[in-house]
Amino acid sequence: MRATGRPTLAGVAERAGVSLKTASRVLNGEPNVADGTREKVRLAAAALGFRRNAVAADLARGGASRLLGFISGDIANPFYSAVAGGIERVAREHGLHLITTSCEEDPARERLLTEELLERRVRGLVVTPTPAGHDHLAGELAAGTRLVFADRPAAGLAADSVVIDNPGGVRAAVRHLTAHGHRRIAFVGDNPEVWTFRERRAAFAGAMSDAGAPGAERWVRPGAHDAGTARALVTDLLTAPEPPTAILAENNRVTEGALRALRAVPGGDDVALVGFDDFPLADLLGVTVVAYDAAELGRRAADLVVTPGPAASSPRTETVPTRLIPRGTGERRPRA
Amino acid sequence: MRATGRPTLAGVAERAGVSLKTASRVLNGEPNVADGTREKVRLAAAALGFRRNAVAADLARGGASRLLGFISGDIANPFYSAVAGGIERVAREHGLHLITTSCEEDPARERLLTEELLERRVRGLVVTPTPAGHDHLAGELAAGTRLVFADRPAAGLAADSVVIDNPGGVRAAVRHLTAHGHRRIAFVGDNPEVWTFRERRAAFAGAMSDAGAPGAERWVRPGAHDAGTARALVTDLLTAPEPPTAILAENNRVTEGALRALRAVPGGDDVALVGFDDFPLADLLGVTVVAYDAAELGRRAADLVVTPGPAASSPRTETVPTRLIPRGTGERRPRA
DNA sequence: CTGTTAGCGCTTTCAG
DNA sequence: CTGAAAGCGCTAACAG
Repeated sequence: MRATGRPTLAGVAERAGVSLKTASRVLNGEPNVADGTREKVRLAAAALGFRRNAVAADLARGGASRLLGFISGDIANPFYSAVAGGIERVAREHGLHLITTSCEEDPARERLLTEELLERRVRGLVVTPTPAGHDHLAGELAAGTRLVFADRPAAGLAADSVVIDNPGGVRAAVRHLTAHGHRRIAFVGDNPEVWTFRERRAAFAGAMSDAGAPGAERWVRPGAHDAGTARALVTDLLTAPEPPTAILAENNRVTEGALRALRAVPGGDDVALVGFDDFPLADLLGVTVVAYDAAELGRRAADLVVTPGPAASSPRTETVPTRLIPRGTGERRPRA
Repeated sequence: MRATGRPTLAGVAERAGVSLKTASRVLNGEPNVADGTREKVRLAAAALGFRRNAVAADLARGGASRLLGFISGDIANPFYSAVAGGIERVAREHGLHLITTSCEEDPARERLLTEELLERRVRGLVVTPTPAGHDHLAGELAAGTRLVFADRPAAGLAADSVVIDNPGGVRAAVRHLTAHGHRRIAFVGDNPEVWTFRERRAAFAGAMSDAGAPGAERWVRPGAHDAGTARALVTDLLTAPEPPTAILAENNRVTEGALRALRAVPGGDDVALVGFDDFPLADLLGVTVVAYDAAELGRRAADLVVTPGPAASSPRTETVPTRLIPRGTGERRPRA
C-alpha cells in the first residue's frame, strides 16, 4: 500500500506501457528516447497528475539535497532579511532553495538548528553566530560541510566568514566628527558579548587616539541592546555635567534611541549624531550614517558556501565596505 | 561505494555489533532496548560522528518532509519578512522548517517555485499570490495539498486565505480625515492589477460617498508602484488647480513618496496625510497611519496550513484587523 | 533506443 | 528485547 496517494514514476511507466527507466528518462528530459515513446509517457504523466519526488531523487543521487540553510538571529529583522535576500539570489543562480531559520540569539537554539539542518543534508550553511563557542562544528567542517559565518566570525572555529568593515566605518565616522570640531564624542553601543560591538568599540578608541583625543574609553557606553535602553543611556549622557557634543551610535537600534533622546532633551538639536547602519527614511530624518550593503553580505557568504575554497586552505575572510553618508545630524558643529 | 563519505546507520550497527533495526531504535529513542545495547550503539555512533539522514527517514516514512514553503514577493522586503517571521514561529511549534522564496511578483516564477516546492514534498505552502490565475493548482488542492494564500486571495481558485481588513482600514482613514474637516481627499495607490489596491480603492469610494462626498473617483491616482512615481503623482496633484487638502496613501511606498512630495512642494506642510501600513520611525516623522500586525498575518496563514479544515468545507478566509494611529500628519486641518 | 538489476539510508512489518 | 526482509520513489550502471 502506498503511503501517499500520489502517483509515482512506476505508475506512470505502467500506464504508458514502458519501463521505469524510460519513464524516468522522459521526465528528466534525457535524450535517446523515441518521440512516440516520449509522447506516451508525457500523456500518462499528465493523466495521472504525476509530480516527481525531488526528495527521493536527491537521495538516489546519493548527495546532498538542493537546499541551503541560513541561521539568523531573527528573520523578521530587516537586516537579516536583507542578508537572506542576498543569499537567496545566489542560491537561485545555483538552483538551490533557501531554508531560513531564526535562533533568537540563543546559542542552544542555534546549535539545535544547525543539527537539524545538517540532518536535512543541506548543501551548505550560512550562520550569523551567537557569541557561544563553535568548536563542536570542527568535525563537521573537517568532513567537508560548507559552513560560512556572516556578520561576525564564529568563536573558537577557523571557518570562512564575511564581515562588515567595522574599523573602517568607525574611523570614517570619528574623522567626520572631529573634522567638524568635535572632541567630546560618546560611543553608545550594544552588549560587550557582541563581537561587532567589541570591534567597533576598539576602532573608536583607536580613532579617537589618532585624532589626538586619547582616553575616549570614558565616553563609551555599552549595554544598549534595544532602542529603549539606548535612549536612556543617551539621555543620561546629555544631562550629566560636561556632556558630549556628538554621539556615535553603534547600530541602528541605538541610533533610533539616540534620536528619541535628542528630541526630548533640551538642546539635543545641537548634538551631532552619526549612526552605524543605514535605515529606511534616514534621509528624511536627516541622519548621518555609516552605511553598507547588507544584501552584499549575504551574496558573498553564499558565494563562499557554493565555491569550495582551495583544499586545505586557511579560512577565507571577506569584508564588505562601508561608506559615510552625510545628511545633517553628523555635520552639526559644537556650540562655541 | 558510498556516494558521500558520511557514516550511515548500517555503519553504526556494524561497529556496535547489532542489527540495523536495533541501531535505529536506539538513535530514535525507542523503548525496548537493553541498556547495554543502547550504550554500545551510542558509543559507536559518537565514534563515527554519525548524523542521521532526515531526508532518507522522511522518504522511508513515505510522507511529506518536515518543511513548510513560503512564496513571497521579496523576502528582503520588511513586510514579507515580518510575515515570514510569523510563519516560522508557528512552523517551529509544529517541528517544521521554513523554506522561503521570492517570486519578484512574477507569475511565471511564482508558478515555477510552487512546482519546485511541491516536488520537494513540502507539508504545505503559504503564498502571497501574483495577480495571475491560479486554477492550475486546483488539482493539487483536490489531492489534499495544504495551500494558503496570504495578503490577497488567489485569482480563480477557491482556497484558504488570510487578508488584512482593507475596507475597515480605509474607512477609518477616510472618517478620520473628514472628521478633521477634509472634503478634497486624494487616494494615491499602486497598479490596478494589485488586488489590495482594488480593495482599498473601492473602500475609499464607498467611504467618501458615505461621508457625503461622492464622485471621489476623480481624486484617485493609481500607478504608483514605487516611491518615485508616488512622489511625482502627489506633486502633480498638489500643484494642479484645486489641489486636495489631504492624501490617503495606499501603502508604505506611496506614503514615502508622498512624504517627500509634501516636503518639496510649497505649502505641503499643510496637507494632511494618512498612510496605509505602518513603518519604522513613523512616529518620529509624525505620520498618521493605518497599522496592522504583519506577523499575525503569517501566523494565521501558517495555522491554516497545519490545521486541515473540516473535510470538504468551503475555503476559510480570515481577516487581520487594522487600527488607525494618529501621529500628526493625519490631524492637519484644511486651511480656511 | 529500451529494459534489468542494484542500490541511496532509513523505517517498518513481522518473526524470533 | 532483537533481527531479517521488504520497501519508500527515484537514479545509475550496464546490458540488450
